Amino acid sequence: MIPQGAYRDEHFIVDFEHQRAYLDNKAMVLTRKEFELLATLAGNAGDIVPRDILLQNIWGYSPEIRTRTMDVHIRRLRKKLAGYGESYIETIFGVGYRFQPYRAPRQISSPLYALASVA
Amino acid sequence: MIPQGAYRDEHFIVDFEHQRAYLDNKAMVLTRKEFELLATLAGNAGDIVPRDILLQNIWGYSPEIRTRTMDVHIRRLRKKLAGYGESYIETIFGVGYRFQPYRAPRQISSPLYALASVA
DNA sequence: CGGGTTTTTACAAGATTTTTACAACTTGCG
DNA sequence: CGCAAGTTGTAAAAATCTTGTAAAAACCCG
Repeated sequence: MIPQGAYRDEHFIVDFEHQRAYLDNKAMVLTRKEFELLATLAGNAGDIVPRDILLQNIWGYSPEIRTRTMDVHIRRLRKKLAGYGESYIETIFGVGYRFQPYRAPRQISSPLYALASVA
Repeated sequence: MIPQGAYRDEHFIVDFEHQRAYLDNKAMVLTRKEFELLATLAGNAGDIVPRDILLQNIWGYSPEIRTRTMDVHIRRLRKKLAGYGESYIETIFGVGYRFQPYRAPRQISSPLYALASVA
């Protein structure tokens, strides 16, 4: 589930091997569960990871167990990913979560184009 | 595990070969176990050394043995490293300990370097 | 023996994780 | 639309787990 090597984008790095993550080149302080969760999501960046799977893989819970612990962990991660938090960890309602690689704000070449999307 | 040669920073020196350590140029008085522990940590300065590994390498204990003896030794070392004690030996909760060289650039200076070895 | 060293014991303190209780949000349907 | 059922978000408390510590006991080894 958690791949070898590393995940990396413009602001965020996960070094799976050394169990560390960096945000804008600063080491994040993460607990074990926080790291596992973040690493699992980032390791599957772009793909939805279902709640069932996360609960099974990280907590060893079977799907019928009712708990909010994962949501609490997600919240703490979003907090620690400050600023980018909302855009990195996306909620897929009724399914799970998806880690979205950072996308640089695109330079808009034509002001008309920008206006078009607002209108 | 304990390397040849010496560890050295601005205040602290470990001479692995002669099994001696110096704090601000004064020879420390260390028992054998204390030296082994300190040398192991300093010899891996900057890296986390897991409790399991320390227990195995220094005490020959397997991971499931429950004992506080290592914690007691850590405490004595911190005491003897007076003043610098807290900053030298860092606790990594749930994992182990890490010896941080004096005034080392906070954490890992370049995550990119760390990743190079992974890539 | 005897004195230093090491380990155990028994809690205290601290950190992490989970639960609880409820608020806020999404979605489907009449 | 408007609402009900189900899902996710959140703060705070509780539970659990890990580490720190003092003191005493056990262990060595001359």
